[in-house]
Amino acid sequence: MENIYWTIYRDYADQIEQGRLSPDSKLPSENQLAKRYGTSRETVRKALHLLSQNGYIHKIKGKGSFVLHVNKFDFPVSGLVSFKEVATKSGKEWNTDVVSLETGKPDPYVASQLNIQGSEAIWKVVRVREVGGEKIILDKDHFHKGLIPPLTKDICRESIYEYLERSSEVKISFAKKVITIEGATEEDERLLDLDRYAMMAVVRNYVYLDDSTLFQYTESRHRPDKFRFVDFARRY
Amino acid sequence: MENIYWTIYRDYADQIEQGRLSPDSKLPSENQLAKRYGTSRETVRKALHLLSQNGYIHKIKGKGSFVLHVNKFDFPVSGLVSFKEVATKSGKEWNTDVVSLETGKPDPYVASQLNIQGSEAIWKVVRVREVGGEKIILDKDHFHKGLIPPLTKDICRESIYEYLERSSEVKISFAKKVITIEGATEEDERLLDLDRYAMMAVVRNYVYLDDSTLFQYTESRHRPDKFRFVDFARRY
DNA sequence: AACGCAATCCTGTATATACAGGTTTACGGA
DNA sequence: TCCGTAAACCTGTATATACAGGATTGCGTT
Repeated sequence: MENIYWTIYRDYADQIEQGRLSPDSKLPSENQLAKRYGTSRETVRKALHLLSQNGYIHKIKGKGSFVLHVNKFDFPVSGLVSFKEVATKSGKEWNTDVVSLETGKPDPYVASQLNIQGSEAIWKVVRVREVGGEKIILDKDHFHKGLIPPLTKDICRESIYEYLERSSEVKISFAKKVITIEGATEEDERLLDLDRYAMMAVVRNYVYLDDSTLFQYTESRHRPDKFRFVDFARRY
Repeated sequence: MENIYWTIYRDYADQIEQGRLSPDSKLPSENQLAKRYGTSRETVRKALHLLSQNGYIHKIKGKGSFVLHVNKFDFPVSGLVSFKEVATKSGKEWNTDVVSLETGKPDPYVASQLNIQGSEAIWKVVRVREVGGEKIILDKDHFHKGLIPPLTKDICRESIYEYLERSSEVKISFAKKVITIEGATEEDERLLDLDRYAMMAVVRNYVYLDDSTLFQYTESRHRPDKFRFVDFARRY
């Protein structure tokens, strides 16, 4: 909250997400906002640019900034946010079951994904995500052990992201997601309520720290009928 | 190419995509770039910010800007670019078969997706995308007829995007993609080489113009084994 | 040789100003 | 009343300046 442009961004992002600003309504002009927040126009523009990039508003030259039609449950659109945040916003009942939490040596595949030597220790967390009473998502997290504070089952049941953000030793900077569709494994069938589904939506998530070192590799396996991914992109 | 920050952005985006700048290498400092391009530091910062947002570089406070490890075939990451651009970059042989091109009234589902009255005319294009000799993608495009110049089969075989961008009557501004996994339809089986696959990766693409009117709705149906979607996201 | 501190270079944030060009409003002449 | 033009307001781009704070370099003292 220290940065001016960030508080302006959060102000309007929150208002739009909560529906307190209706779609198509017009935001105050940049000059008006600058006066209202007691800052300069350039700072306001920084905040509006962020809102625009993230699909909250649309700016039209000569006219102003307008709230986009936003499906609340689509948020975050292609973001970095955790399962807990998304599940909480959706309003459905959800639950996380920590299947296993251990440290050890990575198998060769994970070691290659994490760009590390096979001798370095990692945290390995397996979690089952339950939504509406059905076990739908299987998350397999792998963390560089040396880079993060120690994990417990309780933390994994809540949100590892929140924990890491709070224990400000690590700063998450960016992430790359690769979505593919693959056959269900024996593990998927054992741990999830798969019904008759034979394929899974697989999201491989590569998370990087502020110094651009890869510190987390996650495989998130979703039952296909419950999978939905939203992406917002802008042409400059 | 008129905007200074845009030329700087393109300069470095191209260099990185083509591998002429190797990963982890350091870009010149903002002040150096400002001198080199004969512009101000703020303008350089605009270009670097764009590069950062789109996953080309990573900036570290006090150190500089560094080229990220980028898989050439992952580009564009969550972009708006057309099949032709992606297929051409991948280097594989590709082909587009225009199954049908017609104007008419939309069916109720498409009308609701396009936010229009059932009485307004639309263009309807169905295309099969062939990659490596296999029919893999089924694209069903729907355009507001009144908003775009007339289409021909030749244009559809190449790139509708390129055509629309050149015939500068319309300006594409942003797009929303929704990815889901659904059962294959009789139409999928008839038009594509589905092998044994019973499910499809479905990308619904909503494309908006500069004045934020929705003018295109596209359903892109991919054979699951060939589907791959990459997303890059940044924590601010 | 080792340590500590200052100088220097780097990016991040904020402010003020200027002009271009799109959009709307209002006024005045026909 | 109608039309056109000018004024006012809007966002887009570009420049110059200032200071905070992280990272690095190098010098000088111990």
